[in-house]
Amino acid sequence: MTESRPRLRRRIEAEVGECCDADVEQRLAELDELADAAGDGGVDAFAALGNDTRHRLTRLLSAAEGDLCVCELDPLVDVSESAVSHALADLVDAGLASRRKEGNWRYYRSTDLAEDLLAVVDQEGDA
Amino acid sequence: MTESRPRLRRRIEAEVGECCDADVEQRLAELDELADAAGDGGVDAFAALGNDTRHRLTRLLSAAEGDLCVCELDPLVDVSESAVSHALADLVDAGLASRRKEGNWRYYRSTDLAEDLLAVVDQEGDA
DNA sequence: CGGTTATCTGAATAGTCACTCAAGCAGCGT
DNA sequence: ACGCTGCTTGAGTGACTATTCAGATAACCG
Repeated sequence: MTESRPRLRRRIEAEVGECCDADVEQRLAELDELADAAGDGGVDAFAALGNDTRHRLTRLLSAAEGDLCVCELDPLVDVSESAVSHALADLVDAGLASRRKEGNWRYYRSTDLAEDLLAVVDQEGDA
Repeated sequence: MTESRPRLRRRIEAEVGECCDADVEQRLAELDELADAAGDGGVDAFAALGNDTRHRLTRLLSAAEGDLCVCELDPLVDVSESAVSHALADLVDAGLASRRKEGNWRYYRSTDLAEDLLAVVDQEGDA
C-alpha cells in the first residue's frame, strides 16, 4: 500500500512539513474511532423528523397539552388517515412519540427526545 | 358542512359529554395555530442528519478538533469523492456545517446547530 | 501561459420512500 | 352473535433522492 491517499498526504505535508504513510493512516484511524465512539445513534430519529408529515405530527403532539388521538391529528395534516397511522408508527419506532391505548382510541404523546430536538432547532433558528 | 368530522366529534362527546360542530373546529384551529407558530423550521436540518453519509460526515466534523478538508473526510466514508462533496454542500445548506477556503483546500467545520442536535440524541440514547 | 491539484457541479440512473387503496383487527354496543 | 368504530397493516405505485460518472472551476506552480 505504498503511496496511498496522495492528496491527504500532501495536505499533511503542507501542514506539518513532512509526513509518512503511517502518519496519514494513524490520523485517519483516530478520527474514525472518535466518530464511531460517538455512535451513529439517532439517525432514524433525524430521518423521522426530516419528513414533512412526521415533522408536522410531532409539532402537533408537542404543541398539545395532553396527548392526542388519531382522529384529532388526521384533520390537521393533509394526507390520508392511513398515512397518518404509518407516520405515527414511524415516530414511535424512532422514539419520538409514545402510544397509549384506551378503549377504541389510541392516544399519542411526544417524548422528551422529540421535545428536545425541536427545542434545539427552534432556539437556533431565532438566533 | 353539517356533521363534519364525525369521529372527532364522537371523541369530544365521549370526553366532555356534549359537543357541537363549532367546538370541534375551534379545537382544531387552536392546535393548528399552535403548531404553525412553532414553525416547521429545521425540517431540512433533520433531513440532512437523517442520511447515513451526511450523518457520518457530521459526526466526523464534530469529533475533529479543528476543521477538516475533503481529502480527510473522503477516506472515512465509503462513497465517491463527488458524493462527499454533494453531501457537504447539503450540510452547509442545512446550516450544519460551514465552509472555509484556503488555497486549494476547503475546510469544513460543524456548526453549533449540528453539535447541539447530536448532543441531544447522544444524551437521550444513553438514558 | 499550460499543467496539475483539490474540489465542485450537472445529468443520469438506481434505489428508497411516502402515499393511497383495500383489507384486517380489536374493542364496544346491541 | 352481529355490526360498527377507530385505527392499523400490507401491497403496490409514483415521486423523490443519493450516488456515480463526466466535465467544469479555481488556485497554485513552473
